[in-house]
Amino acid sequence: MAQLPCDNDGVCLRCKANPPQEETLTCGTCGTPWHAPCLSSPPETLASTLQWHCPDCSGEIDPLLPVSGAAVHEPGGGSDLVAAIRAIEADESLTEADKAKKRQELLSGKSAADGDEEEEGKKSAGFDVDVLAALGENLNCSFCIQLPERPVTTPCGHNFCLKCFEKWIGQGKRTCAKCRSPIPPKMASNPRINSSLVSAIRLAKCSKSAGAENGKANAASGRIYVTIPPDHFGPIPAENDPVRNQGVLVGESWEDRLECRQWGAHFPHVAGIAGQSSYGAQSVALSGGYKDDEDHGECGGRDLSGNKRTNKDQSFDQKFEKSNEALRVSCKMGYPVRVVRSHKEKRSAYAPEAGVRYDGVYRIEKCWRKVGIQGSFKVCRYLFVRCDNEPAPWTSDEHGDRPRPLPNIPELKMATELFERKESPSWNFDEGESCWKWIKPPPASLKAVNVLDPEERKSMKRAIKAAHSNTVREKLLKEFSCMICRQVMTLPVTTPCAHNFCKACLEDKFAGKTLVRERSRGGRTLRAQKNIMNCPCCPNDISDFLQNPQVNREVMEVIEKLKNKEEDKAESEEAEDASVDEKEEKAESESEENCETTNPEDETPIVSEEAEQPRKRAKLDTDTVVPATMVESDMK
DNA sequence: CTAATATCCTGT
DNA sequence: ACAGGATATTAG
Repeated sequence: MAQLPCDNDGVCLRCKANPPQEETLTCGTCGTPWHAPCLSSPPETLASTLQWHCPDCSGEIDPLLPVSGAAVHEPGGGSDLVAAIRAIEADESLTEADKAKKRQELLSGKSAADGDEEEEGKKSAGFDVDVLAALGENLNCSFCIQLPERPVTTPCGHNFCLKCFEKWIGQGKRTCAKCRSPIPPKMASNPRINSSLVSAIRLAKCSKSAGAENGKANAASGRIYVTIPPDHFGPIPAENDPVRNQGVLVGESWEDRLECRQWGAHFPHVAGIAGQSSYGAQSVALSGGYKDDEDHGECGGRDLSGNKRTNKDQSFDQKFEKSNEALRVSCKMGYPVRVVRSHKEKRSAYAPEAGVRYDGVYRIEKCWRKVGIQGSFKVCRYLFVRCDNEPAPWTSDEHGDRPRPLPNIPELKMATELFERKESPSWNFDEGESCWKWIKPPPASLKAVNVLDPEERKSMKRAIKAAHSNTVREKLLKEFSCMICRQVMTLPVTTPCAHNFCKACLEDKFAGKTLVRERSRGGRTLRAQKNIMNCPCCPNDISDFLQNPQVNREVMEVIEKLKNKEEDKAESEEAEDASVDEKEEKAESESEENCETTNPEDETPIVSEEAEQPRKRAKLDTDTVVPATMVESDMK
C-alpha cells in the first residue's frame, strides 16, 4: 500500500482528511507532515515520535542523506552533519527560526555546541537572521534541509537542490518528494536551475556579512547612540552600544562627521580634536591634507585650502594650549586616542574613499613644534603610533598591532620643544595576554554619560534595523519579480524552464489559447494539432505546464514574509528590548568607572611587518591657521 | 556670555 | 562654486 504524506494544506493524501495537529508527525529529516493513523508502522514510543523519520527519509532513502553532506563541502562529515541536523529538527524547544539559524550555523562551521552565544548572535546579527530564517523555513530542500545550492523547482511548485533531486530521480522516483505530484519526464531528464531563487538565496546569505561592515544609521535625530560620556578614552565597547550591542568596530564608516559623532567615535562636530587641555585628548579626526609617509607615518601640518571660512594667513605661532595641549597630555599619559579618517584627507593613501572611518586607537609617542616652511610660524606636530587590538582597515592582517620601535623622524632635528613620554603609558601591550589594555585605569570621566531613555533607544533600534532591512528586503523582493509585469510576484509560478511569473500574468499571456488546435481543410476535420506556447523568457514550450500551473507556495510564503516583516519585527523587537533592558542597565552603571574594553578576541600573536605602521597626525588648535607647508614642500 | 572651529547642507 | 546658517564643543 502506498504511503503518502500530507499536502501543503495539511490534508492527508491518503485518507483525504485534514487531521488535527496531534495526529500529524513531522519528519525529522525532511520536515514533511504525515498523518500518523495512516502510517503502516507509526512510531511506538514518545521518544521515537520526537525523532521520527518518514518512510521516504528512513530506510531505502537514507543513501540520499550523505549527498547532502557532500553538497555542504564537508568531506567525511556527512553523517555527523545529518545526525546534528536531525537533532536540531527534533528539538521541540526551538522555534522554526531557531532551527533555521542553528542549521545555518552548522553549515557555516560554527559550533552549535555553545548555545550561549546564540543570544548574542541573534542580537548583533539582527535582521539577517530573520531573512535567513524566512528563506530557510520556506525554501529549504526537503532532502538535505539546507537552502538549496542549485535550486530546481517542480511544476507542482516545490524546490530542491539539483543534486538531491537528481539523486531522487536516479532512484527511479517520478513523483515530487513533497506532494507526490507526477514529475514530467522532461523535468526528470533535464531539470533546470531556478536562477531567481539562486540570486535571492545568495543575497540573503550575503546580507549576513554585509550588515557588519557599515554602521549606517540614518536616524534623523542627532542623538548619540552609545552610552559613553564625551570624554571617554579608548575603544567603544559593545556594552555601551545598546542599539547594536556591538561597539564601534575598526573599519566602521559613516557618511559624515555628524553620523560619526552619533556613534561616539569622535564627538566634535566640526573640530578635529576632541580633548580638554587639563585632561587629555580622546580622539582626532583627520581630514586635511597632511603628508602621509609610508615608512614612518606622518606628521601633520595644516592645509586649509578647502576651507573657505578660515583661509586667512597664519599669523601666529601655534602653542601647546587648548586642544593641542590636550593631545600633549594624552602623549604624556600614554592614553589611547581614537582616530577617524575622513575621505577629505585626500593626500593620504589611508583615507577612506567616502565618508568617515574609524581606524582604531593610537598612542602619541612624541610631540614637538616646528616651523612651517612657507609660513615661518610654528605648528604643533605629533607622532601617532597605532596600538589597537584589531587590525587596521588597510591591512589584510588578521591581527592587531604589536609594539615596535619608533620610526626615525628626520624633521625632529628642526624641532623645538620636543616632548616625549617619561612615565609608563596607561594603555600598553600586555605580553602575557598578547593584547593592548589599560595598565593604569583610564581617567575618570568628568562628563555625564550619554543616556538614552528606553523609548528613544527602541525607536533608534527600529530605525536602524528598518533602514537596513529595507534595503535588503527591497533587493530580495526585486529578485522575486515577475518577468512579465516586473512587479513582485503574486501567486508565483515557476515554469519547467525555471522562469518565474505571476500566475495571472502567465495565464493572461496565453488566454484563449487551447492546448490543441482544431484544424480543418476543405470541410474535412483534420487531426487536432498541439498548440505551441513558448515561455515568455525562452523558446521552451510550456503548454503542458500551462494546463495546470501550480503556485510555488514556498516562494510565495517567503515573499509574504518579506512584505509583512514590518509589523512582526516591531513586535519582536519590543520583546527583545525588554529582555535586554536589565543587562543594559547593569552595563551602563558599570561603565561609569570601567572603560576598560579591550576585545582580545584574536590575540594570536603574529608579528606583522607592515610597511605602514605608525600614523601620526598633527593636530592644531583653535589657534590661527597654518598653511599646508609641509605638504607642499613634499610634493616637489 | 562670546568667539572660534580640519563640517554639513541648502540656496543662489 | 560659493555664501551663509546651523550645529556642538572649548576655553576665555
